[in-house]
Amino acid sequence: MSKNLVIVESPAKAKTIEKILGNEFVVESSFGHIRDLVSKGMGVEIDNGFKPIYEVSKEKKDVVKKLKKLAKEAETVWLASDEDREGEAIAWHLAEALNLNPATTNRIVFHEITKTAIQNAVQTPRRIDQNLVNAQQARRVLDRLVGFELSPVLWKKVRRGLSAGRVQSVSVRLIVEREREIRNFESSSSFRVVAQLTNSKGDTLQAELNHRFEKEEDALKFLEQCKNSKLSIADLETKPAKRSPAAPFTTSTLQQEASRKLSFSVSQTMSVAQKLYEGGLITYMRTDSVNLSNDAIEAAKGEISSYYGEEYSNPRRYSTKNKGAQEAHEAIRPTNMASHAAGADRQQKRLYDLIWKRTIASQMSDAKLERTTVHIEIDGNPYKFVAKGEVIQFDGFLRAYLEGTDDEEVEEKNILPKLHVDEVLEYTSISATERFTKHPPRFTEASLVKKLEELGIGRPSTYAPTISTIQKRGYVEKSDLEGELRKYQQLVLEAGNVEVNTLEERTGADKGKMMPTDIGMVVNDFLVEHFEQILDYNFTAKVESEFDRIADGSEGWVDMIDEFYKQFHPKIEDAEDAERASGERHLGDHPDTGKPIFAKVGRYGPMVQMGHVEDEEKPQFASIPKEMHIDTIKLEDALELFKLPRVVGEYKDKPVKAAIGRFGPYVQHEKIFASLKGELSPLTIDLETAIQLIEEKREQVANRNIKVFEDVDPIIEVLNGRYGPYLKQGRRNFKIPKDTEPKELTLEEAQKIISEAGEKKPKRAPRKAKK
DNA sequence: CAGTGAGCGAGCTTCCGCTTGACTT
Repeated sequence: MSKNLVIVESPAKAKTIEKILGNEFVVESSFGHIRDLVSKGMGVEIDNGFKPIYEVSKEKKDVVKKLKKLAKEAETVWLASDEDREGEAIAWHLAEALNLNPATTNRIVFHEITKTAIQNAVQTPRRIDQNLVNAQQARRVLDRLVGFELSPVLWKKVRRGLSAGRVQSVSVRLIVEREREIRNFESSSSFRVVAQLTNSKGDTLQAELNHRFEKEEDALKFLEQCKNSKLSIADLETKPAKRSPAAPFTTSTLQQEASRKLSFSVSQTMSVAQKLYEGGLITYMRTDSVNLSNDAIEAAKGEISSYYGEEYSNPRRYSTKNKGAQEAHEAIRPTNMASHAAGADRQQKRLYDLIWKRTIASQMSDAKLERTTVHIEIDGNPYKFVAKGEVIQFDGFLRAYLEGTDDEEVEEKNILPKLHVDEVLEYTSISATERFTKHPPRFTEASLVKKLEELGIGRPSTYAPTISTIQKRGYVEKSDLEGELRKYQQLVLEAGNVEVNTLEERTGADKGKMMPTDIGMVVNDFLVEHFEQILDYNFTAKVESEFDRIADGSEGWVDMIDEFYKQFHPKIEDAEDAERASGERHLGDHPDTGKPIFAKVGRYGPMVQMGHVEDEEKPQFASIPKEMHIDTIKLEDALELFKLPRVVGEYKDKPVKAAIGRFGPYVQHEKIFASLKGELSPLTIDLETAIQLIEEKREQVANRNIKVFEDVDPIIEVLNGRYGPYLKQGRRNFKIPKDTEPKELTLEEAQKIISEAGEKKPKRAPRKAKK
């Protein structure tokens, strides 16, 4: 039994701190928040001063029980959760749940895990800061009110199971608006002129014309003029320049770099980093701070001096540029700078390498460069060729690490030969190539995180979950666009002759980028129309400044929430009276019958509809396949869709049909349904491919069947599932206990499993709620 | 799961942030 109990948030941190504090202290972890608003219902008594109703979270019951026991036995309890709004709230919830007196309980903080920081903290305990706790309560209650009032409106107006919130809805908006920009983008082309030149000594250099020609004939005219023009150097300028290293990693910059350099997904980066953290190899990976501890700066200095040389060392402190940063932790860095490589597997090793290099580089000298710009005159022509060169005089931090870039086109910077003013140059070739303007890029997971951080939306612990939520809800999908071929012109002047070529390139191809779905767009438009305030990119920033006022005691949290709710809630009521949101678009009328055809999002997803619901003759419906969208589908596509289901052909004397069902496109033969993936469309699939898919599926199904009890009604099947064997009766599935061999299962045992599974009713198919 | 887009109308879905394992139909 120990006199002192210290409670921190993370178990890995607890272990480290326990070692530092010695045997007078027991250090335990709360595993993050232990209490939250009740999970069922609103959890806020709106009519009772917005009183929050908290409960110990289900998965934290055991943790709280254990901490309660230890707290009772200890003489002194030290609440050492993180030094930020959420950490303060965790301390307060702990005090409440463990029956500690908040007025006397010790609250300590350290934002780096070093011996000095921890010992200092224990010397200077304070009390729980109730203002900061209240700021957190305001944040929590606001998010619950927004999320749990908005989402039900969507269930009613769009589709069941949807969700909306302060963070996810703005994330979707960014992606939707970017996609619209891309769709509305009109590409224009111009001719970029590049010359390959030589001087009298035979040295070569490349230069670009300081003008782009809009018309091919002008480019041609220019090249014709160049045939006999003298090229000479008009001026030559050399300027010193420097480059400085990037700050050490935060969660968001780590996610961006790991995406650029290692092709890691945002969530993959976090789980690999978690492993490194648990192995004691790096500091905490969910942080918005670029700060390094004094110990770390010292260690980096020593490491750089001995490994690269003293002239490479330049200790620096960085400060955050992000307004919302709470900086409860250090930047992400190696715990031991002398360890140049670490990690249990290839992924861990690669991520560690990135972290080590970035940290070390941040403490190294600037790179010194020399940039040269040469202007080359064309006799009798107003335009000039420009050549740019860059020479590294001292590599500095570049020796360790260079930050990646999102730009697709990086300006080429070559090394120029020795040149002088008035020197005459000859061309070996001058080419004018048609180049097209590019639409803004789609977001990747990582570039979305970057944007969210800039807007102050979301926190290091939520970037990865947010990306997965908006995909799970079906608002956003990763793209897989093949693009198309485009012709472009290239004119080349060589040896006094101009040749004109038509070349081909692929354009519009995009893989793994974030694209909105039809549902995503419909939901977004509905939310933007009715809840402009919440969907505003600055909403989070605005409420954050209110939270700051609560934290410093100049505003009460209930007043703030009351103010907000007074104007938010009426909008909910307005939206509930609004039309159903479907994104309906009139495509045109049927050429024969004249019936109107619409595209919209229905209960089961995007669809086309022919005729009106009120009409005497009922309307016809058809699902829209993934490759088409409600806001781009054409009338003739829609007419094709009404021809589904389509008989592809005959196989074993039975028809093979193709159609689009509730779960997407499929082909069917007797009782076998095989879904269509990728480029396959029910409109175009051929019999051979369809049969192949059906046979594959038939084999899969056969392999899944272990045993069937046909004597009972309904029959019981023993199947092999993704997670092992299970029982199936009717629409219900039952887990088979681990100690049972599925092949030897008897009917009696199977029935016992089913009856023991309880009286839970099978889930019903969703039914539409009428407005 | 499966070819619809009604209605009967119970009970259900949902937020953001803080932490790790548990363990899936």
